[in-house]
Amino acid sequence: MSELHVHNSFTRQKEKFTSITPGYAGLYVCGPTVSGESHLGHSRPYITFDVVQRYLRHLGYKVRYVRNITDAGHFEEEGREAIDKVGEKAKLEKMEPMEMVQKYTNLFHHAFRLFNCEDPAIEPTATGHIVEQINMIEDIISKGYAYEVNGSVYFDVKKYAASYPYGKLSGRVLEDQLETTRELDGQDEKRNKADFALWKNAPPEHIMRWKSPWGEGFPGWHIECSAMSSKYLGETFDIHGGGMDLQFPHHESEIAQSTIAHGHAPVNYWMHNNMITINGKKMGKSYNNVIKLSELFSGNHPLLEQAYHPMVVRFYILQTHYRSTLDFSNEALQASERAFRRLWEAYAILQKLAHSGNTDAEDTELDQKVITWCNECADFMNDDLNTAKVLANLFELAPVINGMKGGQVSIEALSADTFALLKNTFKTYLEDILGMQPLQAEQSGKLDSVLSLLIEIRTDAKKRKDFATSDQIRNKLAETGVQLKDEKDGTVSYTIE
RNA sequence: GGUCGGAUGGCCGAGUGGCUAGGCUCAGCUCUGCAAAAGCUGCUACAGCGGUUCGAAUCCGCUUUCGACCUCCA
Repeated sequence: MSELHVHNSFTRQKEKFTSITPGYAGLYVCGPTVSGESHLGHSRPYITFDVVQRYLRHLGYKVRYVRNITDAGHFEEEGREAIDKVGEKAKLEKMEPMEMVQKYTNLFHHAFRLFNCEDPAIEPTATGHIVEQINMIEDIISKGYAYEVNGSVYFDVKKYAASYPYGKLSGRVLEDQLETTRELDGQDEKRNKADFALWKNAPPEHIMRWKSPWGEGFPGWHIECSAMSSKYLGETFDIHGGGMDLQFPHHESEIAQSTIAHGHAPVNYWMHNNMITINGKKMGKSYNNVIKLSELFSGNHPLLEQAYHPMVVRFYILQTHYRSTLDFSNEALQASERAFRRLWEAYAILQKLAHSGNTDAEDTELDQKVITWCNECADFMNDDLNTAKVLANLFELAPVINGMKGGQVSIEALSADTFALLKNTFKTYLEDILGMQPLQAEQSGKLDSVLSLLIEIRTDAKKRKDFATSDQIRNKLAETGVQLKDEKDGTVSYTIE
């Protein structure tokens, strides 16, 4: 595939991607609700769409990536509700929503920078767009598709479904929704059970509240994304992303609201990532099986055998296609860690290799294979972002690179052009598009010189065949996490864990 | 209950009607003072039962089984 195709959840088909404005792409991704700490499951969408965003830019699009922060609504923080149940509490004893929102927003940003996810161009907050949300609700009411009851406003789904394909995105049948027996908040106020809130009246004790034409209240969950995406990306934009679990009701509701407000569907391509599971079950708050990111990075969780570096997690996620479920296990993460170390080491070696400039390949068969492996990466990305296949090809190339270092393969086996292509492919795909970084930061010069000294002493010992001393140095260093390697050419290299 | 999606080798995971990804593990070999790393070689799977086809893991049907959504959820 020479052009980007993506799986559109709305049509359930792979479609060629064509942006609305040539050269520009608008991407909206549902961001975090900052009432708690992010967990492993959350890493999937933000890493997935970070790659989407990077790839679009690689293709030459100027991308506006918008990802919201949900900081309004009916909040709880680990059992602490955003409702002051005891009215007499002193100010500092009460939960201050802004304090909680700030705390978890900071944690979120910190974690995803460790994942090397690029910051969105715009990261709008729901509380910062109350006016836009109210305007949109008024618009929907004026068009006759929403109604007010006791200070709350609901969207009239039944009326909408009469003229529009409600349920298409999530494969839902309205009749089923109307018959649901669930007891939901505000159910008796709604004309139909399938109706959803655009605005909720705030009871007196509710802390988060804003003035509106319908009294004091707070916005419904779905309206923020519609209001903010249209504000920053336009009434119709290119790609809307998020987890599969948001298809219904969140995204379905977004489509309905925006369709009424703007007269047409809001999004051209809906993309949904699949879930991360643990023991076969979705990792989620309500299942009580989450591993928080801070726990994952520190290894401090009963289910974790060790700490996992953010890059290992990123690699592990990208080794699987984004629309497949991905099951967590220590074994899988550990396999990813080894694999990633090996791949990155090959990349590091490649950067140090230099080609003589020969225009002819000494091994045309290998040369051709390398060209194919490199060029296929673009096809794989274009085929609905098949990062798993891209990585597979990079792994095909790793033995070629390692062989060049080990002497099993001549660098001139490849033509100068192919060698340049090889270098460029690794840089472009591994670093720029998949967004991978080395596991350890650059070492300090001081550590470097200390190790050089030890290596020198050890080399002397080896010359005298004093293997007891040389092995002692190597073993003691290994205990502290520094692995010495005697290279073929007599030099010594090291890696630090 | 309704809707949808899976079931791939020891493990994780791509994938397509025929040319049998990739990673990790494991075994053997090469290199090496010994290691480590690296290279080479080996391990050949697609839940079950039918059907379509010259040919199916890949298409169709049924069965078993797991999961997601239907409520806040990435």
